[in-house]
Amino acid sequence: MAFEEEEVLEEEEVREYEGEEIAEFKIKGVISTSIPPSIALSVTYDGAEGKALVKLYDPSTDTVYYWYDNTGHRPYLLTDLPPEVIADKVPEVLKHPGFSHMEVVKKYDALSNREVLMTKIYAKDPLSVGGGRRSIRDLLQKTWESRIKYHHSYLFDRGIVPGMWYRSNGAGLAPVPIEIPEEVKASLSKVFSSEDEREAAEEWIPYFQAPIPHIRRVAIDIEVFTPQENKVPNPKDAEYEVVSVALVGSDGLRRVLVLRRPGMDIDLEAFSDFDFEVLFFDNEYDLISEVFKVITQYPLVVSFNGDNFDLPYLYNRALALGFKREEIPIVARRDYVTVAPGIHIDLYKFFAIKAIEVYAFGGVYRGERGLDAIASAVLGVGKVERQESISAMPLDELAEYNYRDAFITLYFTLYNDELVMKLIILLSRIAKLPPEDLTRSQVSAWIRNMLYYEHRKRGWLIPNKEDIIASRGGAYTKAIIKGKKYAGAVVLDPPAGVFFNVYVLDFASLYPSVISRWNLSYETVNCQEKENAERPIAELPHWICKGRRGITSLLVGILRDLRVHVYKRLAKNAPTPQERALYDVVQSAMKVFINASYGVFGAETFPLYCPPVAELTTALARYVMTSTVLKAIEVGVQPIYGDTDSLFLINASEDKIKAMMDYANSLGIDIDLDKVYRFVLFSGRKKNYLGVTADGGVIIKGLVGKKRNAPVFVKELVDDIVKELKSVQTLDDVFKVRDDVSALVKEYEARLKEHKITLDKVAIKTSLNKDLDEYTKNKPQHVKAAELLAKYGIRLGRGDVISYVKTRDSLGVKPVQLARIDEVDERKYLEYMATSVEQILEALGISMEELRGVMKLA
DNA sequence: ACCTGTGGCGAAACAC
DNA sequence: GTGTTTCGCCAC
Repeated sequence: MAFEEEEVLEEEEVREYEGEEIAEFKIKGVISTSIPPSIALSVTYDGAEGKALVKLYDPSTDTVYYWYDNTGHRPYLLTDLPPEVIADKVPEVLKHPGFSHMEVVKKYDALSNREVLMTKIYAKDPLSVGGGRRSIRDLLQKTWESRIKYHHSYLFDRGIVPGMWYRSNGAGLAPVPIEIPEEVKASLSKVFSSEDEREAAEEWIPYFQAPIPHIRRVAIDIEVFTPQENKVPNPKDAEYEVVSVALVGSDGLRRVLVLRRPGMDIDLEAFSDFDFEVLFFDNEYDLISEVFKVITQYPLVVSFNGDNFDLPYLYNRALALGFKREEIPIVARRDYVTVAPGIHIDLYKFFAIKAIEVYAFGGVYRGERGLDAIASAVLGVGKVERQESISAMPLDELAEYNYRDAFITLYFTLYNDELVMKLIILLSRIAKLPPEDLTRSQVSAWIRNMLYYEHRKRGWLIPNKEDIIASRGGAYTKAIIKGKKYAGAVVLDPPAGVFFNVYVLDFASLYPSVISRWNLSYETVNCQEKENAERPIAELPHWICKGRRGITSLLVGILRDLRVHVYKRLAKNAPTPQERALYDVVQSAMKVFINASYGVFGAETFPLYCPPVAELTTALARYVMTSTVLKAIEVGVQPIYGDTDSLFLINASEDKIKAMMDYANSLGIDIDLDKVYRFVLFSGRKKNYLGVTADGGVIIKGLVGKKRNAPVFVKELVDDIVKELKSVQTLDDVFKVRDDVSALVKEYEARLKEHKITLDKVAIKTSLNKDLDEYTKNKPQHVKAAELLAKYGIRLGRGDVISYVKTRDSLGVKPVQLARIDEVDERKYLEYMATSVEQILEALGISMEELRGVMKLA
């Protein structure tokens, strides 16, 4: 980790580092103090050298450079203990072999809003003295419990931002100036009224405007001999042969390296029409040697699950075959595996990031983890079908299979004009995290790093979590849901029924807007200068500082304003399609940070955890919502439903909507007309409705028949019903459609009763969110089914999806693989159908009993 | 090993 | 039998 002190220099890691990393860098990398304009790919601490190492890439000459930090940075820690006290009370610190020197520095402490004097204790090279700074900290903590108040990065006070452009200027790395388009400059003064905001926004602009170069890259995928089908070889032991390695590069490289094995004939004819080249090797050593040669020629290596399988397997296999460590361009880090001279991105980990899944890909591969499933969902291409095990596959089929996987992996980074790579670079710049770290950490780590960077840039102390809680307090409200920490959003109770001509208003980025508008930040909330503060809302006892702008409020506000008023516009109006596409990536990268900015303050694991901030955010949002509801009634529109930041209105008109917008503006929040529905069906439940828009689009929310775990035949029934509903234009049509819907339901019921249905249509797919033995409080059905499956050697665990059917036996379930259609408990399925259909029927004014009654008569 | 939040629905399991 | 808890999935 580049900028995160706590992440670096754990004792185990120190030992791992010793000696190995540098040797190969010296062979493969271009170590230089003369750097042409290049983008920073990674910033790490090089333990053996005791220096910062920046990997840079110059796309114009296609060269990777290593630049070592020679500016005298040394690991340090900050304490509020004065030097003379340390010397007097803890003299061991001065005698510690890792101790270098100490000095007194002035820092701004946002929590107390004053300058404080801190002692900066420098350590020598941490490796040569066994832990250095870390062991000094332990020493201090042992003697002076919890006196180490504030932690700090030892690498840079002002970091080199990954993804940005630098060149050497004699003294060190200097940023390459970025050209800012006139229209962007001009819009800044319009968007930001205060000087502070405008200045801060100006500093952000280069991160969004700096060019994103094409980074040449290679995707790698390996296939390993497996004596038993379904058993993944352990990369630690690496006991079986690497039989095939596919390397597919963005520069046109399409190569599969195949190992000749006894008993495996090579049918040259079969290889002749492949669109990739195949190289045969007589021994594994040469094959792997060739793989390493290729890896070292690229600034970027991409893989799918390379952290946990491909790269460690290659590394350990190479060791076993007699390679020396310094001949292997693969480096194990504490949390991941990287390469030399470039960097390694594991797309498996990237796609597992929740924020990426939700915001970047709209949830299209939700819950899926495999290459095949994600590729089908995102790219629309799947893997090559495979009948035999890797070990038994004819070599031509093996090569084809292997090639496809590597090709898909590369294609993830290339499709849609390199969307994924551009997104990664932009997210890196915003978070100040190198791509290798960014693609492996969740959004809270991104925001943490971004905020830490902003603190360091300003010379602020980074507060400890305990200090924030101690001075700002905890939550005041009680959550509705048991086990939650504070009250959240309001949800209006909708009436059941069909409503025509429904207008939906939407508060734009409500929570971020609240944070920005009310100056919410851990240091401004419940500050010490109570006389210069005000209580924003009677419901809560919290007060907010008036005299200074909160750092999180400022940042969230700037990002939101830049996104809405600059980059969303550019994404629509920029002159060329390429520019528009790029600006669209920019605005979606910003969205990820903006949307996650509220939640982190309510997360105990977040280092700037501050319950009053989270609680004020939701409380003020509730106020915005409820007062707007009252306003609606006042202007004569009827709010029928609303959830958190949306409001469904009937009897609306343009001037009434305008009045609503004016009101929201007076609160300092933007409100947009999000949708106009031709009609909406409300089942009477919250978070549960079906709407058809003016242009015939269908929007379904929360209906059980639409959920991922609904049996296919229920989904099909709901789809059929929806098709009927689409034709509805008037209230009369509703009555007509009722009969059709009833008929459909009866038809499906009959099909189920007569077993005219296949097993896969009644299968329920549910994911296991824990390993089987972790379900201790109760044993849900899908867990029972998974246990049955385990008896047959199919072991499922966290993240896997189990497919099961409900049966009439005492256990009540069977995995779909073990069940027969005549065992199915049709009663349960009729119930399932009933609840799904009810949510639509009740809106139409029919009850399920009525429908059943009709059926009996018929 | 994992790390953004709370509110809401429905099924089943569990506690009494 | 009823009421409560747990779990998965969803809305925002």
